[in-house]
Amino acid sequence: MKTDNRQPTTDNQIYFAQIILPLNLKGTFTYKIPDNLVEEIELGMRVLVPFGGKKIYTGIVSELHDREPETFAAKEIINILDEKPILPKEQLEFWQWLSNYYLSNIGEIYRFAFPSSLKLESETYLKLKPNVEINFENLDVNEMYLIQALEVRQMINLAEIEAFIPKKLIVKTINSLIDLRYIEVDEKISETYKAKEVAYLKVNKDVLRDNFLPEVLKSLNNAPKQKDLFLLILSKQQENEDIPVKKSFVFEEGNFSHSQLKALIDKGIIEEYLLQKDRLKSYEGKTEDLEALTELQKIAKSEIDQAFENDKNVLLHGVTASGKTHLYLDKIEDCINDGKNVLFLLPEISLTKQIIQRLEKKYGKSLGFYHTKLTDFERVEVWRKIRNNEIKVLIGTRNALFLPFQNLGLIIVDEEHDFAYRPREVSPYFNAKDAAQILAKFYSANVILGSATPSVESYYAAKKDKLSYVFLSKRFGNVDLPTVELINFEEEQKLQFTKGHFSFKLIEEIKGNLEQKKQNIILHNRRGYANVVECETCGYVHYCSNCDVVMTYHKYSREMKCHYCGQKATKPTVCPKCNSENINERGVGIEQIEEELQKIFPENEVDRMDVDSMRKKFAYEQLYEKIETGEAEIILGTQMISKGLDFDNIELVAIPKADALLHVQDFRAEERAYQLITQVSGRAGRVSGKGKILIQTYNPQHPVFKLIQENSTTEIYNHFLEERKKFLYPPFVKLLMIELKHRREDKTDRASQFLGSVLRKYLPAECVLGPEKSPIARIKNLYQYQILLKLPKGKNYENFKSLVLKSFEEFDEITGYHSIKKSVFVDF
DNA sequence: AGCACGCCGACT
DNA sequence: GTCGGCGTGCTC
Repeated sequence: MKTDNRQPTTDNQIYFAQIILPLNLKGTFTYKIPDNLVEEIELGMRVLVPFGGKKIYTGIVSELHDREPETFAAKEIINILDEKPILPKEQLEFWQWLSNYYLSNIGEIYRFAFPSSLKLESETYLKLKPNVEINFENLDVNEMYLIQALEVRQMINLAEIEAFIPKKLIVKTINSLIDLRYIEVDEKISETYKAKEVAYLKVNKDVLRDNFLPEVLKSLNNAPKQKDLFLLILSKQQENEDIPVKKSFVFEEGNFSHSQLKALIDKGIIEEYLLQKDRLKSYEGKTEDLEALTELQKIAKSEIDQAFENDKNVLLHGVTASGKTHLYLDKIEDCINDGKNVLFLLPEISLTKQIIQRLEKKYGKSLGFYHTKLTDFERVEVWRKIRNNEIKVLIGTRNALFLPFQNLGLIIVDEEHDFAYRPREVSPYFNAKDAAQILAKFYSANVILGSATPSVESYYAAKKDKLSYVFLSKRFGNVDLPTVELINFEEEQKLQFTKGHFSFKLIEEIKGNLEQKKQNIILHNRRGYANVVECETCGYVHYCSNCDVVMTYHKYSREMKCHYCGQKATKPTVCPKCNSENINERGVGIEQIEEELQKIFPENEVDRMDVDSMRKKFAYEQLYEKIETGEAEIILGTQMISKGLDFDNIELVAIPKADALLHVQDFRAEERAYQLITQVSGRAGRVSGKGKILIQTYNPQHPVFKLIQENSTTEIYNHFLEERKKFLYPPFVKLLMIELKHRREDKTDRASQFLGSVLRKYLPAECVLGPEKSPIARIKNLYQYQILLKLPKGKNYENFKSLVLKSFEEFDEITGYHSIKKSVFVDF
């Protein structure tokens, strides 16, 4: 990799490097490589560079060349921070691809990809070079100050230097002192984290030798507590010689004090020692082997193997409880036996206990986790382990794609349809499911996308033979899939066979299920109690002051909440506008359904599972426990409930207000509704095969409900695909959404009109939709407008995309619009 | 993104 | 009269 485009060092060639900086700026930056670093520098290494007057950043080398820039003078790299490249070339290529495809700056990707302690800025430390003779006569005032400061304190960081050197001169001063070989950047920059140490105890070897033990015990006779403590440690130690005794153990186990332990240590009977302990909890129990695959799974496996042989990625479509996990485990095992490593992606780490438990039992310490809930130090530790090839299977969320994998052989994307793979609110915007396939290409690794309800895009790709389609149509152990029944709520209402939002029929079914000691799941995907609080007299509606949305009433916490900015308010008892007391609540939230259920089933345990009720620490674990023990009889939840709850005793799933799932204005609303209903249904009758799904609706003729009832997978996907084709949506076009935000509405409006007109200048009229106000016209006091681009797929797409970029350049020329936040969502 | 510079309003 | 609001320009 090194010196590939370089001449022998005989001529006085100057070399340059393109550096990725952790800034949301276009492109990379050119720096001069000082002679003494020319031999060391390689792609993917971290370097320290000055940037703009007073900042120093940790950048990544993305290119080495000898083209001197003509329009500016390149500054010099201060130092190299790694002995070996920290970023594998596959990752560098991956970053470049993401930046290109998703039109995001590579610096933003760098920021997202690296734990922050690997890209320190002003925490950088300087020190004097050992044994240098300093000639003070040639130093200027600032250089003198810095040297003097370093003579007093060995190390100083940049932030501290600001106190005595003008900001503008910091970098200049440091550079000249480095050139004079007086000071250097401390290499410890990358070592700011320390491996956590854990204290352990052991009995002094001499005590155990010969027949010393009785004597020791005797010496402790008038210190009974110490004697007990000693015996506890001794017995624990002898229980299993291989497991060291943690210091914390003695305080958890018995009622001992630190002074008692200290006495034993002082007497030399017990020794305390420290061991470096991974911050990450790794499984310490025994590892287990897998059960054999069933016949159906074996067939699926051979199909997967076949696909891999043809270098094709797999879409594993397996109905709920078909044993996809089992197949994953099998393929993971194959990959490891091949000497390669595995990345297992999950939409969210928290809701997937089961897979983690199974993998832990199998792989013990060579299993790693990576997700957003880790602290920065924990992330760095996983980072190092991956780099050192100590982890064979990494389970993680989308940000795990950026780890410096060695020898990656397989990526599994579980629940590939899940929207958590492409959150809209975090930048850079990318779809982890698609990105995983690209990353795999750079590593020549295989990919399995798995789901019971594949995304329409993946299904289509499989149909077009871009993915290899493997279908597990039967549940594990040939257990029946749940039956689906539609309840026509309008009819029931006419007959007055309803109570609140429940038909008598639904109530009877739940009752019957409860009598058989079976558990019930109720899905209602709307938070709070009432969606709208309204004055009957004057029509006043309570809006959020920061956003263009109605505030939701939460009865449980007795407040009004804005679900977009989090603002809270008290519920008005009289109308603030006309003083009428006639305040009405409209729109049914989950709390209202909960209230009704408790009234209908006063004897039974009803538990609610939504963002609001799960906010407390361990709330999820507690509920999980309650369901496992059977204490929870009716579990009511928002979409949260569709994930991870694999229990044997749930037989009924009811969706009292199913129409609400379709009343979302989004071309994916139907797909989402289908996925949600099917996923929740999958919780029912996983063992007994007697699961029953009840969907209450005003539209029993709606194709989505009909097709779910008929359980005809092919037809439902055909239905989706027809609709998408008819109205020109993905997968038939490439969708690109541009969003403009600003706190002044007129400005946002004008800017988006202008951008729209520029886009129309370059693109065919039918490709540009809008601009128009976003569905929520204002969030957190920012007005939002959007432009939707429907671009043709295939060869022309790249041309169109370059025209979009051209339009952006033209837009950026208007300085007045620079304060407008522009976000681009490719594959929206 | 972050920072400096420069130009206008409401205040010690 | 000054502090500080943010619009504008620049960073290898």
